[in-house]
Amino acid sequence: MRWSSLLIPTLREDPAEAEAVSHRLMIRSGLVRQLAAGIYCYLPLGHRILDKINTIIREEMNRIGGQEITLPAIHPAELWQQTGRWAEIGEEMFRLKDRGRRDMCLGMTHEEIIAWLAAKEIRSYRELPQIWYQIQVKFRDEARPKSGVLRTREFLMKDSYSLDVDEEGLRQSYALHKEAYGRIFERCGLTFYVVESDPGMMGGAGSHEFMAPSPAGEDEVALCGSCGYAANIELAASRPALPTFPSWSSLEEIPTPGARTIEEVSTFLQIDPRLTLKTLMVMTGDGPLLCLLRGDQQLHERKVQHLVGPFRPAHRDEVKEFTGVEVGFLGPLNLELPLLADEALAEGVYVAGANREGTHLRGVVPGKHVRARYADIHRVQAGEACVKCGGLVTVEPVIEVGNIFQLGTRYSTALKAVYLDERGQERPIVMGSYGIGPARIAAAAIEQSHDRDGAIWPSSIAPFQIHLVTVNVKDAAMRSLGEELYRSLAAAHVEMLYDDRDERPGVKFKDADLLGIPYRVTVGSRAIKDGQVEIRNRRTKADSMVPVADTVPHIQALLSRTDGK
RNA sequence: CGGGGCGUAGCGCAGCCUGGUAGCGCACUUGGUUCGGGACCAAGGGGUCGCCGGUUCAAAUCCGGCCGCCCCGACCA
Repeated sequence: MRWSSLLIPTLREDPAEAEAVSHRLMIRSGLVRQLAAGIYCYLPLGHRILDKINTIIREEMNRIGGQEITLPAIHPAELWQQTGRWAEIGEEMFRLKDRGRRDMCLGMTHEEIIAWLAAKEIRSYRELPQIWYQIQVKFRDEARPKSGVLRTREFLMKDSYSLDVDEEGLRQSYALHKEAYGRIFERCGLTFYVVESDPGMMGGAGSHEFMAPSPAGEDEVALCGSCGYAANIELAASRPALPTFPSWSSLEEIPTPGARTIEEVSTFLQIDPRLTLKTLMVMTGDGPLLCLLRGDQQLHERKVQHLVGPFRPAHRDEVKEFTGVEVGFLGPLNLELPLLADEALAEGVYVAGANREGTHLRGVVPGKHVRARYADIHRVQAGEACVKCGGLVTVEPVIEVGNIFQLGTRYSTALKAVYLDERGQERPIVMGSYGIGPARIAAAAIEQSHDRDGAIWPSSIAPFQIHLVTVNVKDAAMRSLGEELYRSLAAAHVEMLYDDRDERPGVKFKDADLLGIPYRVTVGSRAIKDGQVEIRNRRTKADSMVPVADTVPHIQALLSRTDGK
């Protein structure tokens, strides 16, 4: 296609509002434009990229027996009320009323609709299993949209749902999706991890996430280099290495004037922060709770929430009210409050707050002095030991590009999606749900593959394969040679962007680097003089000169070699 | 929702503190020169200074309210 007739509004300068690399480059290379916070237009080039990604997704979904459907974006409230999510979900759901004052919402996901459809259409075990998928816009009124298309309020999502007769069937459908997802991200040219994830409010048994490592990612995963253990930080477990414990044999009060934070206390006492114990007060539904952690560890709020339900950190004056102590000198001894201790504290001897201003207590042995419930409530930090094999754990920021959930029967039961088994018994359909964010794949691809000049697209999802550039269209010979190449490449079905604009060469080359199409074919003075065109690899920046007459077969060979990657 | 920043031409910014003529670079239009890494010369077009109100003879500038966008945090199916 000719650049001169396309909308490709490249920008010379970085847009002020864009921070993340993918955000900056997607705007600069004319892929997207922002309409409002978290709401984006996809321009022709961005659209082509999404199209490429969606085609790969379709091929792999169809391959595991998925059937593409299209579901409504506007849902009646009743369905969501029946599964309880109408009330469960807060402001993140876009809600509206129709002219009859009926409550409606914009779909954030489609479990309810699928279960409704299954309830209507599935009667017998003979009709199962099924895999239904769609590539559709979803709406979530995110509290904080960010990083360009990485976190938006309206976004394209491939969501599929499996319907099975039992848990065993679900496991098979789940395994099929896991494989299909691996192939999809592989084909899109992404580096990714498959990690254990927290099923969260989806409910259900098991779940995994597909994570593309990138500094722009909002999630973190813990990875073990030895055994391959990989989990979202939201549920990852680790064993912190134990320090060498001193022989503090008895409890001893020591003055620590003004030393409130772990850093201040350990500096003041000249000890390893790992020999301190910190006491954090949180307010649960049942009142105050003290959480005990080793000084160098961080409280993992989600783990605590799993154990005690919703809670919030206590305010300064609440700590004073319930303990009579100033924040900074709180400790686990001699308080009539429930205690939740991190399991790392089961061993060792520590310095803890003495519940008296300006004083700490040395020689606290939690196992002996403290009656607490022990659990894993710390956040995994890099360098700790893997719970499976003892290997070293690393922590990395990642972009979540896909997730798979074993839902079970929550939605089918609520919406009466049932079938009759071989014995004529009515049973709930067992469901799974599986999502992929195509825009996140695009953004992750840029995050993982770019240089200072622009994007470097994997050819499988590049908007075009070849970027044909005529250096000077005012030069008649050059122009006609460019046109001739354009025609013959087009006739050979090479997917190509032809920069036929009347621009100076520098502008065209900068734009070509910015767009990041895998190969640039340049028709310049050398093509006229020596009959050679230049083919440049965007990634390696290596040039090769090819006789004009050989250009088409040469390019065809080049593209077939990189096909599918 | 808490904290911070920003809103002036299509884009990037200055002007605001200390009130009085709205400015620069890029982009755009026309003419000319130039043509392998974001050219040059000349002449142009384009802005209710986010919105509403207040103070003042006079507001982009000072004051109040609101809206929008970005970043950090909280939240996140």
